[in-house]
Amino acid sequence: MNEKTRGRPRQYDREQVLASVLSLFSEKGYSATSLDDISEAMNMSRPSIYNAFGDKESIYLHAMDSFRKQMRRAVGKYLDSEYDLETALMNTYLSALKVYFSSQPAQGCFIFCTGPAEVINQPVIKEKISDTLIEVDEFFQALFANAQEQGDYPKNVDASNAGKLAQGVLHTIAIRARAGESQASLTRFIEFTVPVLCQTGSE
Amino acid sequence: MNEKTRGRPRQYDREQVLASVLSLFSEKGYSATSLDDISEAMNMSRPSIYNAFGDKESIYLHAMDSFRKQMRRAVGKYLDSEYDLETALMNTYLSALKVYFSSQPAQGCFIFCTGPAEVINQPVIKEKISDTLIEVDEFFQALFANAQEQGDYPKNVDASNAGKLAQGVLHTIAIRARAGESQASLTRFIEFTVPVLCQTGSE
DNA sequence: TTAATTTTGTACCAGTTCGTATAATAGTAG
DNA sequence: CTACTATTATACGAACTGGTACAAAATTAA
Repeated sequence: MNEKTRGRPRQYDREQVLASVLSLFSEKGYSATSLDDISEAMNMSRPSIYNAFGDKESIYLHAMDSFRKQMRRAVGKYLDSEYDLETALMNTYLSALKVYFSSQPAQGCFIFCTGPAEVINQPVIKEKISDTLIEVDEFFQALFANAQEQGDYPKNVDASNAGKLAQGVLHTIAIRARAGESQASLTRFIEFTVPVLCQTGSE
Repeated sequence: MNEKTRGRPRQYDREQVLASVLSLFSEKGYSATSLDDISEAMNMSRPSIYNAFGDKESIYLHAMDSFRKQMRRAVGKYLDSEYDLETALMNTYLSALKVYFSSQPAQGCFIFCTGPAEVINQPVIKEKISDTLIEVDEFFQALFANAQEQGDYPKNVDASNAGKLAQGVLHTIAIRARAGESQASLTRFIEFTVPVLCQTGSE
């Protein structure tokens, strides 16, 4: 890459401006964010933005992809079988919490806190959220399936629904973080929850 | 009530127009809904709306209250101790699903699907969501505490966190419904989940 | 140099936004 | 019938909305 191309060289860094607009959308949501806001956050003129990322909806979709990539980088490693189920779940949730609280005030999950509002009238966003749900379900399902193979989780339990419940925990801590619950309180919550998910509860 | 008052009589029914605007906000979210939309849905002129419910944010808050009332009517009865824990949870989730799928396409939970997007820049909405979280947590916590008194749930388990997890299930089915998952699939999910929550899982 | 190519900056558009000033309307009180 | 009161309808305005036409700028290719 970095081959010399014809034409005026672009002055922006793609990853960098995507991070800016992700942060902006995460704060204000899709509809409350104007192209002027975006232009200012990206430090790019509106025609440049349109040329680079398309219209507003398309920019939002790019931000969603960017956020998903960030989360994959944060928790992808816990799929490796060196972690037992309880550790993998715990680390996944703690990593998510770190992202959800990475700005002040905490903004929770960009996708599941700002996306659902737009779903009914924006089929493309609905599709992307649905796609995200599936990917995350599969991530957690794989955790439970791996544990089943290693005798770490009962084989007669439906790993698919167990994975869905595990993602549900992610949804609730995302909403709660954004609504103002403290990181400490949510950490205690997942410390309670992980053993329940693993069927190693206190009894 | 219905006492004769001075002045021109109002032509609208408060409950009815609140139901209309709730449905509208639920579809489009807060920011994407304009006062013109609201005016049309309520069949009221803008000054009348302003006089009756205040500004846009205030209308949204009224809609949130209206939705909470609706949910209380739907599930409040399951607090009565005639239901055992598993039945109470199951009925609560089934009733919620009914609300979440009451329009086509399914819109999920009005509060938790459209509210979080606005939270960062609208402190009053944040406060209302936080308040809702607390009320629902207390509802579920009471379910577990009642079960503990009746020997239906282990007494050494933290009923408060159990209640939070139970509300988490509500959050995830709300998001999933709005993202397009079917009512049948979500029903299967809660059939899996309720025994896990009750610690009566398949092992 | 000259042409080709790509990005950037200025300026603009028509439509929409939320909110309100003003006046008409429809009832009650005396 | 006249005053009083509350609701409704019309109309407006200043700011903002998403998107784009157009020309200037900055680079490479020949």
